[in-house]
Amino acid sequence: MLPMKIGELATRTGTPVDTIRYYERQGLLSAPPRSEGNYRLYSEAHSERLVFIRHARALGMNLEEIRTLLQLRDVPQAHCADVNALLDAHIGHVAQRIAALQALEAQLRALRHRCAGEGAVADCRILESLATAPNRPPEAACSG
Amino acid sequence: MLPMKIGELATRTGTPVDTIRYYERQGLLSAPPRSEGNYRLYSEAHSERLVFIRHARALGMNLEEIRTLLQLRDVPQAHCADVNALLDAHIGHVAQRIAALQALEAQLRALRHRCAGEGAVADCRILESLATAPNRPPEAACSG
DNA sequence: GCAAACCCTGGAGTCACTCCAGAGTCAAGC
DNA sequence: GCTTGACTCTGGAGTGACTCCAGGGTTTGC
Repeated sequence: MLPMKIGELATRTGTPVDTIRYYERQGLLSAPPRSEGNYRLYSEAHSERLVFIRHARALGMNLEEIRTLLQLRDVPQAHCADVNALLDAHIGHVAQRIAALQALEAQLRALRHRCAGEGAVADCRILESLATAPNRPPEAACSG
Repeated sequence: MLPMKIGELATRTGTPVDTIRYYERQGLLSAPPRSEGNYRLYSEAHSERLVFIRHARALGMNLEEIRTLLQLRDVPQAHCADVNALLDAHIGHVAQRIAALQALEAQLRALRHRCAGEGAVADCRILESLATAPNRPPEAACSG
């Protein structure tokens, strides 16, 4: 397989060119050899590594987590349990984030309930709630 | 009520001093009058407005949304429906985010399922999955 | 031989803060 | 009056993960 320029790697992996160069600066992708004209020349190995990074990103991992995974991958005798631990921690973060957002949604819906949307904002219970204590029990609909 | 310095406003509202100055730079809080020694002197009105901002932030709104809410609040004849529209849009975003994260969690758990964590990473099905196509059906547990 | 498409580097912008340095101000204690 | 320490000021840089841009060089197709 002939080496490819950054544009081809970009279209193949669905990754913006700028992002590929960014990953190189961040040390996630090694700097590839250059052509005579100073163009980056990527191999299949680079492409595979980039696909790995993009999949992990799509699963919401940050670059630090991905860096760790890549390091584990580069040491074949490393233990699978380390990969699992990282994944478990990440799943935990996602689950926490979901719980927090669900609580938020409930609060927002309760707030939304305070106003039927027919009056002027001067009497709006929503703005009133925000200006004082949050989570007050609803008393009446909006003035209008 | 006597005007207060930034430190008191900070402790009263639970907002870091830096953040208060940041909101002023962003135009969410108006620049208060200054003392002879060039200290900011805040009134109750400032405090109330800051509480409003912090509550809205706690509900996940970004500063642009809050700016809009504050503008609505400052025009008493504005219509309540505008506030509701903003809130509904925000609730929609939060609900979307929750759905996306739940899909992500399912994917992560499926991936996690591919490995029992006993082998070496050289044979790890998790790393393998990440390096090729995502969401492949599980075939076997981790090598070990 | 030339235009278009591609590539290079370095730097700035995003969001909502957060931290810092270096300087000025103020109140309390001696 | 002097010192100490807490507080405040400004301006600037850093965060994460890109994204966009200017101003140049290279390659490709016609």
